[in-house]
Amino acid sequence: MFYKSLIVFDKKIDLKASLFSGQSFLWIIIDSDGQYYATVISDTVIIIRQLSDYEIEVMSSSHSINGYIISDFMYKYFSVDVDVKSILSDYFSYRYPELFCAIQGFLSIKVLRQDPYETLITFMCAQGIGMHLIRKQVSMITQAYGEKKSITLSGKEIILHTFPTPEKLSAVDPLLLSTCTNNNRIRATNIVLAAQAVADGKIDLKALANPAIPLADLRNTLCQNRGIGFKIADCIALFGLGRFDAFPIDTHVKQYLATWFNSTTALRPLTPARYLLLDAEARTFLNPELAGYAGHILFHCWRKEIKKLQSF
DNA sequence: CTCCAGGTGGCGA
DNA sequence: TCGCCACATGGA
Repeated sequence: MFYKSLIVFDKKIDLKASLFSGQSFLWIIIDSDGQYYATVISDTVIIIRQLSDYEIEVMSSSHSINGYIISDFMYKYFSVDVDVKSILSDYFSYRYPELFCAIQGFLSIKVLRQDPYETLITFMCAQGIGMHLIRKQVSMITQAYGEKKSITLSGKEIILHTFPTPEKLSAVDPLLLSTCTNNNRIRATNIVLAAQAVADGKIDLKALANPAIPLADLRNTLCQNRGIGFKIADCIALFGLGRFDAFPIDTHVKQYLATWFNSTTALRPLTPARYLLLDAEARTFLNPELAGYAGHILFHCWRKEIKKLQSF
């Protein structure tokens, strides 16, 4: 039933941290040891396990995804092509030696190249609430409106759900959907509108994936939609459109910019104007081409080492 | 009980 | 433009 393959990377990856750090809520832990993770990508069920720092084992219900063979897809999905060493320049290690030391343990986290549409919807669920509730919302949306997939591993049956298509979500009554969005009707309405826009082609994610589009233009285009501000737009760009230059600024990033980089701007309330100011500030000490990738590393170092948060 | 969590949009000054 | 508030829930 499953196609099994061993995938060897030339760059170290931390599977669990990567899968659960990049807003990739559709990955779930399916065994008590926390070794196997499962999801559905484009109708293909994926089960994955880390064998070593450089190897993963993949079991999939199809030998390919979107025309790519599994190993090629995974290589791209985990952005193994990105050289993490180039993310933080020599200047950075010289300027912030203690911080550079602290983030060493987080360099094996990968920013995934996830599906743009799924990223768009899931990040619309992430507004001013905890990670636990965000995951819950996405999980409920897939269970209520996604396609059911059943798999068997070691004799145990596991139920997974695909992410509902734009067409499916756009036809849902917002009041009904709000039971999946923390009872927030505004958010539910915005999600339905966004799904409609994707279905109609008003949001053309294929076109927006063009890397030649300036980041500011991309952000402004995404912000035309209700429920998407600068932060969510940057998240869609970073995690869904492979724009590693996009630097989302949330409450945690704001905190570490103030503490680690002495930004006085970050001490004040985050208005749109200050968002852009902080964005520009960050690019003075991070490689602008990979600012978002670096930000993701710093983000998780801040949460784990300073805030002592358990969940990814 | 209060505060905060991967924010956004409406409002008045 | 800026500050304040509603939106909503749950964990610390």
